[in-house]
Amino acid sequence: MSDLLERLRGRGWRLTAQRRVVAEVLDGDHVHYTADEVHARASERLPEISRATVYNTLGELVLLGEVLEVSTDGRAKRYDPNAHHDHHHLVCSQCGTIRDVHIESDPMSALPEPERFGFEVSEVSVTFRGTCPNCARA
Amino acid sequence: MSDLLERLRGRGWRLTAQRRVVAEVLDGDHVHYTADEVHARASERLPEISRATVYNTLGELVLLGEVLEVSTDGRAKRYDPNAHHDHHHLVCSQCGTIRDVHIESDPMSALPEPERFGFEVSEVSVTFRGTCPNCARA
DNA sequence: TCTTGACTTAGACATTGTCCAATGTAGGAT
DNA sequence: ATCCTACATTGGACAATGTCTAAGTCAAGA
Repeated sequence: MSDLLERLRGRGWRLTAQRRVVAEVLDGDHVHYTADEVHARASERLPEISRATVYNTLGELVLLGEVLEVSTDGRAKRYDPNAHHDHHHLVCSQCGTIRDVHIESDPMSALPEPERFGFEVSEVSVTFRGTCPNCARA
Repeated sequence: MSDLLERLRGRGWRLTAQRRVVAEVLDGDHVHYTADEVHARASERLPEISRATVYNTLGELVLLGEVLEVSTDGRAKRYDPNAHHDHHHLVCSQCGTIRDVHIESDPMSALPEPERFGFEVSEVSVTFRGTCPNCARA
């Protein structure tokens, strides 16, 4: 993620303090924040940043393919900076935290032609649900 | 779905006009309405039914395992009455409609033990995304 | 350094969902 | 058949998440 800003600048992105802090917040291992969590953390470094800017920036990062949008539960969407590695998600049904996981087979090939109903299928995501060790203890 | 009401009565459900129309709306092939769509359709038969009741009833049907809650896009959740058959979903990225699909392999077995991170994994859902024939034409 | 179009802001608004106190009613008891 | 009462429904306030707009600000090229 460190060279993300360079890559984006190369694509004509205007580099602002706000965008920088949003990118910095997303940087990290296994981070899956909601938009408001990103806003809260960005505000620690740049107190006057507005919610609208965070939403805008996240939306742009998704469009640019740098970040994945994950909506697992009908609550707030979460943003996954690990967009360049093929992976899926393991979600705790109780607390909502997400882990990236890697699976052994290619799920796309599991959908036979007659089950595609004329769709142009372009993407597949596998979501495992369960209870995380933390919630299991409680 | 026709005997749904009987099954629920057997579980101590009090049978009201409101619950009946909600169940009737959900009855059908490949129906995946949002809560407000269910409310709109239920209102045609029972004009004074309230939104709260529709939400309550849908929530109960989910708890009872008669209906599946599907949240594919961070927009409104959709309700899938096909809960008794193992299936997955094919979603149109543009218009949001959902088809039930059946796949060839068991995705649960594709997640190796070390990738479970101590979770008690209980459920897996596979979501295919693409463009439906209708939207492709436009 | 100047200029300009892109970016940011605050807050109104929209959508989806939840909660609560007051009222109504299904179905067992009599 | 009627009554009782616990459970269900209602409407509207509220909450959470996300979108939009008009006005002000600023990054970066000339």
